[in-house]
Amino acid sequence: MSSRADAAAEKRLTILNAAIVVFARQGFNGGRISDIADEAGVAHGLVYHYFDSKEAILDELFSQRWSLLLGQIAEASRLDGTARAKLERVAQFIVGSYRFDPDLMRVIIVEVTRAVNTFGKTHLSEIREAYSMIEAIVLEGQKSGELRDEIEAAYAALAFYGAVEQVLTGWIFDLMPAGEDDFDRATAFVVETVCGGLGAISPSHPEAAGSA
Amino acid sequence: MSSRADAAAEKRLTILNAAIVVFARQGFNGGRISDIADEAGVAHGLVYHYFDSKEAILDELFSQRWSLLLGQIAEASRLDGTARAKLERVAQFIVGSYRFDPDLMRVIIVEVTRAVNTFGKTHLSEIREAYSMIEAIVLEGQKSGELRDEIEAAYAALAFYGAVEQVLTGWIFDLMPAGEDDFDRATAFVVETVCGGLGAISPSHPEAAGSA
Amino acid sequence: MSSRADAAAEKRLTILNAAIVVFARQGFNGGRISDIADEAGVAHGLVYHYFDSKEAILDELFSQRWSLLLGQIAEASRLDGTARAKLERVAQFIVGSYRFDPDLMRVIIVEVTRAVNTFGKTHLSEIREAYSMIEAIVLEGQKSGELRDEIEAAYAALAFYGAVEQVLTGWIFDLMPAGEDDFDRATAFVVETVCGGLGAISPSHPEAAGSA
Amino acid sequence: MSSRADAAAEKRLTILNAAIVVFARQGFNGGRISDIADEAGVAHGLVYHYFDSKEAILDELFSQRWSLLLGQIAEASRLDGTARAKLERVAQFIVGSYRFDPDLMRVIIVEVTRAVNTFGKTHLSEIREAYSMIEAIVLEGQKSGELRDEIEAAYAALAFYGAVEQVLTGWIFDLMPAGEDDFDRATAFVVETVCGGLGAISPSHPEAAGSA
DNA sequence: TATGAATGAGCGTTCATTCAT
DNA sequence: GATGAATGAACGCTCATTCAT
Repeated sequence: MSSRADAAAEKRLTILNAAIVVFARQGFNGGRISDIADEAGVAHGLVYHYFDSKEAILDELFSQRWSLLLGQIAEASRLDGTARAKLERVAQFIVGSYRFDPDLMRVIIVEVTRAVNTFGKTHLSEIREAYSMIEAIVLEGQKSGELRDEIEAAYAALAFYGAVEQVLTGWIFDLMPAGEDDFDRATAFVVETVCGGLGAISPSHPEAAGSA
Repeated sequence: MSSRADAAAEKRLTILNAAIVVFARQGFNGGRISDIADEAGVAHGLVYHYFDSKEAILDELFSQRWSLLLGQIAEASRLDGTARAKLERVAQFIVGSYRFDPDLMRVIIVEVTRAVNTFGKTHLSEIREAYSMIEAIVLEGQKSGELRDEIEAAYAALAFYGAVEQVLTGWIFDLMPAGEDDFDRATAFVVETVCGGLGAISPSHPEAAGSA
Repeated sequence: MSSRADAAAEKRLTILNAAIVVFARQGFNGGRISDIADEAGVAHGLVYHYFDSKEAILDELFSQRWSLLLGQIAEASRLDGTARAKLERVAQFIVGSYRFDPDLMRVIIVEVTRAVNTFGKTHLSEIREAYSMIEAIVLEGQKSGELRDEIEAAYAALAFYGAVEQVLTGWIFDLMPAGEDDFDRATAFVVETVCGGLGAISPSHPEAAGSA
Repeated sequence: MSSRADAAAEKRLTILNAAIVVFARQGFNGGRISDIADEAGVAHGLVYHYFDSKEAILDELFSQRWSLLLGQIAEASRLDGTARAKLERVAQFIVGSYRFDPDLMRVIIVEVTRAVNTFGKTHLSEIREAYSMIEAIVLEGQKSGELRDEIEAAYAALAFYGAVEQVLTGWIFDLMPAGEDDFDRATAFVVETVCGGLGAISPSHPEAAGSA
């Protein structure tokens, strides 16, 4: 019955996955529809049977994954624990996404979240929502007294997300080892950096410098 | 005599500046040579008199600015002060670069430092050098006891750079206000976040939670 | 038993009628097989079960209707009346065809009788036959003395057919009102124009000018 | 000085003329940009240096020629002579256009004035203007008493234009000989048909039948 | 230097047609 | 009969680059 529909859905997925591979390897601009078709083992016309355009493929790739991220941040927000625990959870999900499918996260980071002239513009509201939710976590932490409120939450959110994404970028650029062990360590380091700080003394308390 | 050479150099600069505007506005892929020529007010054939290719323009744009950054990080490293002061100086330069020429920094960040499939690959060693120098600053701070050494310096460097770049991204995406006042505040916030931490208690010291 | 054959024939007709709608609305080139299938409410693969190709559909549409026209002209030729009566009958049939199914006549006129590079070429002999039969009517009228024989019959036939078709074109282009009343009036006008003339004095009889 | 501009304008013309040949031979849809480029002896990219699109070429081809026609009809309208003389002049110009450049007129007639779904729609106002001006000639003839006013001028105009265009169609379809002699004869026949009539007696005056 | 005409590789997209089910 | 997934030839258009002047 639904076997035909199933087969179709599966073929769609095959193409989507092929697109991930191709976009990760060649970028969105450098990846041709025919490359995707080749990677998927189908005629290139079929790509247009399932998708409206090359752009639509990337849009779907991004939106699917990003909505998971938004869901996870929302879930983290509802946690009972500390703000730090919530942020840690968010970082874990992002890093976990990379561990689970590095090519997809690579595509999302390289082609969307940083592509202000193209897809970043298209998905700005979705991207903004993630920042806002992280900001909300920070704000709540500040209200509860767990976090210092000298730092404006919006900037804290940017710094946090930027730090995490940069670690992924380090992996993507092959600047950092990306073995199984490294994922958790990296997550812990980044969270500790942003939450605990590197430990440097603020210039407003210069007397403390060097005495650490 | 040199007036001819000067005129030529000036025309070269005009084209370079036009390229900044065009690449910032339309991206590298979306910006045509003829757009650059139009923006510069010259025939588009002339662009090829001064530059070998479209890529060469971006290469030069990046390398010029990035070498300044490397110089500044090196200078910051040689400073007498704390690691934090050095990092602050680095952040100030990066933010200052954006303040001074937002379009150029936008191009560098969007089209190079995050473009793993294209220019990021080409300029990997230059990018890596910046991270390494920041890492060296952190390492030295750890050796001197100013910074905690639980956090691996390479990750700390990534986090620091990522946090700073993300603030710029916030401006680029128009997610954050970018008035004159905001630049210094943002710099202070980010440095304080990474160096001083948001203040969250590490789970390894749960007893401290809530007592902040 | 024949109910199955009937159902099939009916489906064929459905598709044919859908094709009329689609070709009328979008033209032959702009009308896709899938548009026809959508309009007919069937899967587009089914179209190829009933027809060999997109061209074959138009061919059939044209030939069916055109053979009716040829039959009517033949019948008009065999009439006892005047040449004018015969021509009037032909004009009435053509206009009646439009009144009866404007979309079909639109397709025939726009996509076939005027499409010298495509279907006009294919159906040239059928088209030519219509002209010939009209020419024969004129010739006979000339022989009987009813019509002036200064005008070569072949040109008269072209002029007659062209005048009638142009009125249809006026309706098709929405240049002229096409209410129920207009059909008969238009027919009468055109026939009167071609047969009776606008009344203008021939330059070979200039003395008559203005005295009409 | 202007030699470069002249050369460019000439090349533009070469392409325009090549397009006439190609569109006449293969139709607008069947004529590829590369065919035009081949015919013109240039690289196909150059076509886009001079024209925005394939459509733009046909638009220009049509508008240029059609504006000449409109000018001629206007001039004919201002003539001192009879309505018949004016119409004759119009017919002469149309036929002359064909004689002068049969391919161009073929393209205009086949691809524009009869192409309701495509270019006819685009140029409707220009086409309508021609009909209106012819209608005006007829109206004036009716007012002056030269022409019978039983026939609504708008229909008379359609009939006249349709008759003329159909003669061209006869040549285009190779249904009629198109030797040098034929052009003037055809013009005279058509004008005589529409103005003088085929001579058939109106059924409202049946007593006259057969007495011609 | 400077112009802009000229080139042509390259690619996204369309859609008639086929065919397995 | 009926479906719609699958194919692939075809084509319009773009644009970096070259080059004659």
